[in-house]
Amino acid sequence: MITKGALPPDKPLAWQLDVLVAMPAHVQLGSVLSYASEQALAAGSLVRVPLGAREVLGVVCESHESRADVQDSGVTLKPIVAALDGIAPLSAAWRALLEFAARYYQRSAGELALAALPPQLRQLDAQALSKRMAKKPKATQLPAQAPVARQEIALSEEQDAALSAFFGVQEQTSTAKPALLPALLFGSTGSGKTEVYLRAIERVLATEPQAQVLILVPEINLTPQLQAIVEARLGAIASYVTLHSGITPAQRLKSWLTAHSGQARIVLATRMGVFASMPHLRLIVVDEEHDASYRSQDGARHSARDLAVMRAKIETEHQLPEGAATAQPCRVLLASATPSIESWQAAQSGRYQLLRMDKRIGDAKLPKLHLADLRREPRGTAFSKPLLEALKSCIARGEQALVFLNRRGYSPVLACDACGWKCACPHCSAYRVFHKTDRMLRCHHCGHTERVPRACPECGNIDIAPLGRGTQKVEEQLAVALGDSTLNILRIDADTTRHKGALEQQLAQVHTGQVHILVGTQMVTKGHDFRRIGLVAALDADAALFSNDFRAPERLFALLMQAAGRAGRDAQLGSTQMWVQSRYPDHPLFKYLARHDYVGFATQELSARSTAMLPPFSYQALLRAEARSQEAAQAFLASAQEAAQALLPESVTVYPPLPMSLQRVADVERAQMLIEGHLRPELQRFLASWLQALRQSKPKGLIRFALDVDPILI
DNA sequence: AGCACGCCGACT
DNA sequence: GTCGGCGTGCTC
Repeated sequence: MITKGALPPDKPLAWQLDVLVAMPAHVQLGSVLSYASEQALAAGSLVRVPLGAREVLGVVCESHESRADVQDSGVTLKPIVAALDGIAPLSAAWRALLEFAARYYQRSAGELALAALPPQLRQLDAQALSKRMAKKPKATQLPAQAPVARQEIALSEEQDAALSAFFGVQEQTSTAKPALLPALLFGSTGSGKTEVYLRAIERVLATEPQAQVLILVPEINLTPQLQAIVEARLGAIASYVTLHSGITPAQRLKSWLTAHSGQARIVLATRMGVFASMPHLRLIVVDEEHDASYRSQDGARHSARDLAVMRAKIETEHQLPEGAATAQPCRVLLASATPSIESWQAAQSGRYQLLRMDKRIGDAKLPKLHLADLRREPRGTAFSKPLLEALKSCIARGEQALVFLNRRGYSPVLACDACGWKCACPHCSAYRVFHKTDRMLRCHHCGHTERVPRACPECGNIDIAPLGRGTQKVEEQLAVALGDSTLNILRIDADTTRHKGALEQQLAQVHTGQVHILVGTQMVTKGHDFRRIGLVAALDADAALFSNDFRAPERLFALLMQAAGRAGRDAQLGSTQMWVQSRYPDHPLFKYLARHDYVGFATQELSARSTAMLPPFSYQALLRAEARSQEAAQAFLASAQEAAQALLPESVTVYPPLPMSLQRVADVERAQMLIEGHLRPELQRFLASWLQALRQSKPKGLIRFALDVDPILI
């Protein structure tokens, strides 16, 4: 081992710093590396350190005094490059959260910690930082005028009860360790959940001059309205920032630093916000807690909702030991009209506090469910006769209609009538979707795009026909089916909202009332406050009814309930309607939907899951493998299964490897294997030792493997 | 994960 | 003759 750079004789590198760096768990070395330093640094301090050929950001986890700069192992410690002392160390609670997340999701702590910091911070070198700090002194941009006295709208009895119950829990437990439960605010659409949590936030901000609040939402971009409400209501009380992937890297760094310094007291964020550094965090609100977007799908897979619950617990534990008299706990509030089955079960068993609001504010009524039986229509019918009639009379009444279909593009597959050719993607086991607007075949999985062939590439036949339909085709066919070409039909989906500001502009069009029918993917069902929609129609609900994913009914039910909630948000409208087209109108799910009966649905789901020992009555993990060939992917999983036998506790079962339902994406073959256990600690221990064994060697031919703990898509 | 080092095909 | 493909190997 050769020492790089002589040690300065006058400044002895008398300290050894253990530093977290971004290294994945599969490297033998681990993600805590030791460096030499002139001085000790507090845990949580940010440092720049040499790592191989590059220089990276690291987080100090410990400093020890050391006589020698050479460890027992004979490794020569490199000195740190710089300490970013303009930035306060990350709090102990923050570090504990990342430690927990790394352990729970079986990732390295360094990888997770560094991924949780804004990308721009990781690139910041010492000079850039000092420059940044130099120009920093700028007063907070709090509005100069006193907070506008809000017209005090009285809370409903239910809202009031929910709010006092939420804050009341702590007073009841007078013992040294207050048992603060996470709260599940379960309120039907229109019951005024948002108002309840806004009040809760105001109250928390008022109790302590420094208190900070974190609001998590599924997708900020999709709900500009919520952002406006938060800005108008809370922005007047305290400075707030947003944190999501839609803002520029520079803004993101700025927001992060403002939250980290305590200056921003409100952070409105998407799932990445759960790791925001907030030294005085006292409340976390998770809005639409059932939403699948809280589950990160890329990189370190974790559930921001679950971590929010854990974070509140950790923050509280770190607050309370010192000066328990003044210390404030960190609360967490999960809100939904259709809670995840897991959260509902937690509330039923008493692990969460249930705050229930059943009544709709004002006189707004829930829409009446109409099921259109597609078996009575010719095969391939897009719009059943009764739905068309209902749409006509809805428009005749001067109301708007919302039609949604969870598939964008014109048609999901093109096929040749003569030889049976279909427009498969050459790189994926999927068809490319026909987009009529630009006459392209686009693969929604790998992005491969090609012009539509003039004739069948196999047999030369000119008649290649679009099969099935997407939102583009619905848009085109609606006017024809309704026999009125003067209708103003607007389509909103990922294709029409690609450009910045497009969604807002399109929503504004809907709000002015010039649009008769709004066609869209499930994107339009999320949280928008449409005032004049009298009819909502789901064109095709059947795919989810018989999915092999046990969570599909739960997602469908939530989606349809949420869609129904888009109708009748204005009491002016008389009776509103929800239409669902199905070939299985007798399916029990629709029975609950017709009664707007989440509780009935959840009770039935829970009992089914209990019988089948599915989550939340058991815990799952998926081991996924990717390779150039399906055989190689499965061979790896088979060997992993073999390796598991020696480590397997009785409570854990490993199922045989299977190809993933989307077997090939971008020329990569994928396979997976399910692991199930009914004792979480035993499952966790098994996974940790199993992965350690698997990481020793990755066979040739395998591209990568990853473990997904608590997967939500099977 | 990055990033370097290292050994074999189509271009100035 | 060089630019560049990605295979293996290391990072305190």
